[in-house]
Amino acid sequence: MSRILITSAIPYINGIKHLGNLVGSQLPADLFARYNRARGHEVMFICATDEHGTPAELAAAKAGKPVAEFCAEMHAVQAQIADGFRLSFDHFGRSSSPQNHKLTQHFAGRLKAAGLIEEVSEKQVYSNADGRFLPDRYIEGICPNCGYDKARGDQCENCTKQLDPTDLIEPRSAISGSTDLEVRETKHLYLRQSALKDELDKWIDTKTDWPVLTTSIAKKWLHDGDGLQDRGITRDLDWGVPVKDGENDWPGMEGKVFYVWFDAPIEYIAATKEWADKTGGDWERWWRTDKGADDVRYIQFMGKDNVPFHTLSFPATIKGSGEPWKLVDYIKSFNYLNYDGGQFSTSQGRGIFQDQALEILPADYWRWWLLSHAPESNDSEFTWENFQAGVNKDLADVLGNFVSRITKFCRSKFGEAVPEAGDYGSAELALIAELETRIQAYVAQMEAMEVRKAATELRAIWVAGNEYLQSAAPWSTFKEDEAKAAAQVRLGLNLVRLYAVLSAPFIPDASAKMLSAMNTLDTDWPDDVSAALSALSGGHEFAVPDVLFAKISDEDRESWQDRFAGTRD
RNA sequence: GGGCCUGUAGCUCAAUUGGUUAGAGCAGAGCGCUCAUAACGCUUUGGUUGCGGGUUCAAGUCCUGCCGGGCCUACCA
Repeated sequence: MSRILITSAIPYINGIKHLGNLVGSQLPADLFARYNRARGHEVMFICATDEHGTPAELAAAKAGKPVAEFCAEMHAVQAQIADGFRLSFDHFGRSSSPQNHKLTQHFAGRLKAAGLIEEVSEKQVYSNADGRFLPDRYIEGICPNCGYDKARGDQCENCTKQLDPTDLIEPRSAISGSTDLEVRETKHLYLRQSALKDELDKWIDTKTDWPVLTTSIAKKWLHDGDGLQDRGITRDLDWGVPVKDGENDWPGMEGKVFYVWFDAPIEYIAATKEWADKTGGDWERWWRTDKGADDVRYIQFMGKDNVPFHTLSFPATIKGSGEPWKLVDYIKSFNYLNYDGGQFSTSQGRGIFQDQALEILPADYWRWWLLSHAPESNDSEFTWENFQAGVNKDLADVLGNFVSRITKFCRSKFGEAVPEAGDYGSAELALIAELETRIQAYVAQMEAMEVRKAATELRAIWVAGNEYLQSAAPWSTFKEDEAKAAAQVRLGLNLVRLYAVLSAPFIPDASAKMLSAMNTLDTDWPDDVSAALSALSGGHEFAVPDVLFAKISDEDRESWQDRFAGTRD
């Protein structure tokens, strides 16, 4: 048994996330957490909401609520949705927690003491009407290059030219439209990532087993142009972690907060402390290598947009602190899931949102399809036809129907108890041998976090049950040799339990239903397949379950296609 | 503009990292079965691996040039 720390990239608080967010981090992380628990490892699975920053303030203002209240409500909504998808976090924290405030300030203090913080005076655009400094992309105006009138302060979307806000003609606030803007001097803290460049570079070089997607993004940032740049870690906002030097005030930084990308990853640690404060557990044995975390394996899951922060900024924070914090061992990153030929988009309301998905179908349908199509090597594509076909075939026909046919056949010939006559013969031994090979392959893919390949192996394991039933044909055997048919059915019923155990990381609800129907609490991993297929012995009572997976009809598919064709609201 | 990823059967994806005749699932066709959610099983039709050059005994894989798709580009998070 080993200890495994798993974190999923923390979703931003601003609104309900779409399915792309789910498949890019939380869902595969949950798959891996459930798998490792099933293998008997001690797992700490952490996620949280990322609550600070300008968009949260604006969304709260739009909703007419104080930002703290807005975030608390949205956190509850996201927690409920996560629960709906059966995400098995040990703790779902909040980056606005007091624990994170304290820890973020602590790290800042350590980095300052190590000489890794620089104070920089810079000029930024201030909007008098909005009463705030504006991030570059919240300033709009006419592009000096192409004349497009909705160019943003960081880039013109029309001609893709990189811009400075001061380049814009007739600049205005994207928030209020006000043109009452001025350039003000303001002081900010920069994390001197450049001073840690060589150390980070060497560290990344040792990670030869990481996905190319992860290391190539890190390398790009390390080597592009002048190399890794220092990064501003503070903002002129009200909502966030107040800038402090550990416990002490930071002269000259009054009224400023840390930038979300400084405090958000620290929340992984703080959320574990939130968990500890709630449960009385020990968080330091997961995070402090001087307090037991040296034998922890730490794995992060995230979409590709988050890679620079996790490969560079956060490690810079950890390393720069000079304290023995646990560093990530493996970063599993994902590409994007597209929706019918374009991107899912939270801001544009395009695609299927998590709450809507749960309204129309149970979690397992989404979990199975999304995981078996996880965008690992490339961006992948959601289409309703694909979704319908995949779910109907894999879940309803292959797995669901298998459970249905064996339990119903047994009920009609032997009643609702495992028949005890007969012994397993050569056909059964052959199946056991095949399953041993396939389960080994499944385990190998799960250990390697090859999500799609693991799904393929699992499906092949389900198919093996149908193949066996077809060739054993207990409905024929029964007419000549009742004892032989009994043994065949007994094996089939044991397969249901085996499938429940193996499939639980992907489809936990169906797995629970299968176990419940088989009237067993035995969820031991089938290290010994032969023994596992004798777990339910003669006389053990069971119940024929309801249909595990109803099929998606063409009418359903078409109506959902229509409903989700446009944008939300 | 720069960097990275990518293009394989109608669709979604593989291919042990340069090694026999490029494989699966779905969809299509045929046969079988009747326990089952008209479900299952078996067989089978589909590919000049985007296009052109090159290296090599050997290229889907490496190099190069085109063409297409995607992401990132540091103040969205």
